[in-house]
Amino acid sequence: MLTDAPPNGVRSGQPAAGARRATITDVAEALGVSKGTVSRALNGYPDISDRTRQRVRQAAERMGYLPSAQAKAIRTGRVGAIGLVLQVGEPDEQRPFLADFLAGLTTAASAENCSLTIATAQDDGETRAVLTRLIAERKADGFILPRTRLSDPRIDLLRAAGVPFVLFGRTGDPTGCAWFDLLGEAAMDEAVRRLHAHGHQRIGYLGGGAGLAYNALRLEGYRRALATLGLPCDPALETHGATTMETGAAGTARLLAGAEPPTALVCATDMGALGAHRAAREAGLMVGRDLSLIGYDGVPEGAWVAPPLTTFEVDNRAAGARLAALLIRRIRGEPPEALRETARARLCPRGSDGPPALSSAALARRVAATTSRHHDTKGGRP
Amino acid sequence: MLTDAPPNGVRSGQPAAGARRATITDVAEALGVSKGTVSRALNGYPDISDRTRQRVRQAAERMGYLPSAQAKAIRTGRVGAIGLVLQVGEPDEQRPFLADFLAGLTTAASAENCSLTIATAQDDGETRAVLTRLIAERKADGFILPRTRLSDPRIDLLRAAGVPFVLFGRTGDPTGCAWFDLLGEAAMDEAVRRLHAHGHQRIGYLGGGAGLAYNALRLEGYRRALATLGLPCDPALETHGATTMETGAAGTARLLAGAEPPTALVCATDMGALGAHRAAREAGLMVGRDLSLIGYDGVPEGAWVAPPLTTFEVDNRAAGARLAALLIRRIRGEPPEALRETARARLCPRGSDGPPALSSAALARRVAATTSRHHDTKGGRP
DNA sequence: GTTCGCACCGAAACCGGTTTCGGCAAGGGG
DNA sequence: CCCCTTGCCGAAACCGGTTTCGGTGCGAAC
Repeated sequence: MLTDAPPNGVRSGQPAAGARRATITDVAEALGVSKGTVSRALNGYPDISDRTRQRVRQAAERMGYLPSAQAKAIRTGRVGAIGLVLQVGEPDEQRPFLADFLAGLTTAASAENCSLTIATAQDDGETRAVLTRLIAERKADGFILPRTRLSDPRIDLLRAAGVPFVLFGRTGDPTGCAWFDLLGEAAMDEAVRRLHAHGHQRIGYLGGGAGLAYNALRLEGYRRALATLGLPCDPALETHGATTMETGAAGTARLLAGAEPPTALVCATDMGALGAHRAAREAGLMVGRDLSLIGYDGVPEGAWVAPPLTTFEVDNRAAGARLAALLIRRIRGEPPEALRETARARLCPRGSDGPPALSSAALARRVAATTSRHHDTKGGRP
Repeated sequence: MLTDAPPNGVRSGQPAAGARRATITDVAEALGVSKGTVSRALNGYPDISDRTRQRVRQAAERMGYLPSAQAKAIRTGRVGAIGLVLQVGEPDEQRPFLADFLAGLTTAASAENCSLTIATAQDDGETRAVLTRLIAERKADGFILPRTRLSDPRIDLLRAAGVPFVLFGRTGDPTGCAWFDLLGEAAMDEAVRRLHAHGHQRIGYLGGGAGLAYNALRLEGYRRALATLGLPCDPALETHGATTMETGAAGTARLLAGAEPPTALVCATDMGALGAHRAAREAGLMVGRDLSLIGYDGVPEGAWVAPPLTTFEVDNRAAGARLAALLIRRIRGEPPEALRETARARLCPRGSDGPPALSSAALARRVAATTSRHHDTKGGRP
């Protein structure tokens, strides 16, 4: 109805008008200079006198002026935000990981005046859809890709779209990829050596998610250590897909049921190791004596079981910080080949590993005895 | 050097140019209509014929056009993002909470075509600074405020700035506030009644963080239940500040050292309850018999201790979803008074509570005996 | 046969920044 | 004294959208 729009018109239904934020025009008018001068002064262009720059800086400070990220983005093409899309299908896998990781990401990002926009998806397809939407709407200048696969559709998508990204992990085809990763293979190697030093001869591997890059690397580290130490490398010592307690327990039961079961298990993930812990208990084995376990991740639950889990702690906060820093450099145009970093996870020795109390053969007999006894009494899981 | 700017100029140093995203101008030109027509057609204005609307929709779809959120924001004043600033000072307090909560927030938000920008801060001061920066840079249209205080500086700040917000929790002065909260007081009431039904007479309270709104409400629920049931309400039965295992254990030790110790404890937080669990064990008490415990939060660690912790599970995912929905309605202009929701936490009965095996007096004697014995042998904590 | 209203759409202003271009004044060299 | 830099800044274009305003064509009413 009102044809003459009132200046600074209060739009009805709008929540509490509040003090309108200062714009660059306000600052320019207050100083009697042009918008361009204010912009150049604040962005450090060389063709502004020091005196003017000072005046502009002070006025901006005094008026509480900060440039609108959107308005800036529309011209520069950069939003000042990094993106992260989380896959929350499996609740078990990344729980403790998150808070520290986010803290690392955001603090490092805000040091460069960047914010973090995050989204979630249930599955792979939705992840891709969310990524394309975020790119199209220009909600982020680049992305962090956690939980990389050996062959990862997200990477293909971002590569094709020409959007910067950094992997948390490695991948099959590294061309054009920047990454930060923890040397899981080095940890597995260290774990095998430690168990060997304890006196173990048959050391098994409880692997993680198939197709995920970390699992291939950790498996490789495990196998290479076996080879170096001259230990038997037997397919019957390996199982995969142990990413939760259930799958970890099942995998461990499989390994223990073999003719020559391992007396120690190197586990790719702590959740799998906790499953192994439970399976051992159910088989009447004493963890740390009858069966040694070494995990990887440093999940807090590991400290809760008895005996507590020997594991490799990863500093998720530091990882997040590095990733953010790398991504921002990538967005600024540095080539991906120069942006590849790795770090080592730190061994955290606790009670779940030690010298073997039983030989493999003796262990096999114990297991056989226990399980046959259980078969009569035990029904389905409650 | 090049004075004639090339169309679609490739900016050097820019990472992989990629296919330039389609803009509204591209769509308009492809159809031979004006930008305004495209905009109106896509945004559902009534003065566009159905035929034109269809043509525009299809062309946009075909060209993969999505309006840039920034460009849109500059005119409409709305970025299409909700903000969340997390305080990550104390790592213990909100760990498991996070992943589900974020999943709820983002899925509900993206249903309304909104994204989530998050930031972190170490302490209160930094939280305020981060908030003001996000507001000034217009990185979010409104904010979710978790872990509300009775008197909360963030609320004052947002109220003054006229920025929409929704509390996760309640607060002292509710004017202008919208919120979603779980009825902690109802849970505490239920816990007290349950313990009373078990036969407990002296029921204690292990409270959470001072100044936090939830603690006041839960304490109130506890006290009111005591009064209703005619149970003794004794200051010696209450302690506060038990938000971690350490503080929970210390508080429990204090309560147990009294002349008439409680035979059951209602705990405002699970982490505090887990500390009580440890303290009970260290005092030689059997949890669930000598000392009953009921927690609140449903942290996964509760299922790991023996006996497992009876607690109230909260659905953080649903909470996030409701909060996002409420905030978006708030941003769209609905009055805060209409945007207040609560839900109930669900009791999850496990093994840590039951009929009292000892009277309060007998418990006091047991505790006294154990601690005096311990005083000789026990040094500092390892 | 005008006139009016209505449905539909184009032109252009606008949002808040950045960036290009050009102009003015001061200073230095010939 | 003139010309050419150089330093500094204003004017205006531009980014990709939204929104206002006005105009056209058409059918109905007078």
